[in-house]
Amino acid sequence: MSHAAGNYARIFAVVRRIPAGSVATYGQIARLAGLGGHARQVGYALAALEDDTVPWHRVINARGEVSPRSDGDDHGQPERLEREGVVFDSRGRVPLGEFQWRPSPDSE
DNA sequence: AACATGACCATTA
DNA sequence: GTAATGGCCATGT
Repeated sequence: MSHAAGNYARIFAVVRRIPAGSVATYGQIARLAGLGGHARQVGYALAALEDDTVPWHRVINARGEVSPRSDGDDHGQPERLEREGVVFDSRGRVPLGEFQWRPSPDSE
């Protein structure tokens, strides 16, 4: 482990933990990955992502909507989420209060 | 090294 | 509810 780019692995590891049917926000991922406050880096890491084993489509912004990307293409993110049970409202946003991922309450 | 851009977030008005 | 501001960091030119 080591160093550089290590942050990316951390972010991917957390994203992989998101269960199907749930969504997580960039800030939430950053916080869980130990990068609290660096939400931007999470988005940047996912942008450079090329691994299909990472459910990047389950990561959305704090507004509950799919963030518009520079490519202008959502890569079918909303479609994938609906396919897993996630629902969008009339405004095209997901009710975080219902679908936001809740980390395993290990020590609870 | 400096500058500009980017799948962001929280606070304040 | 919307609008504007500051912050924080990686990458490419």
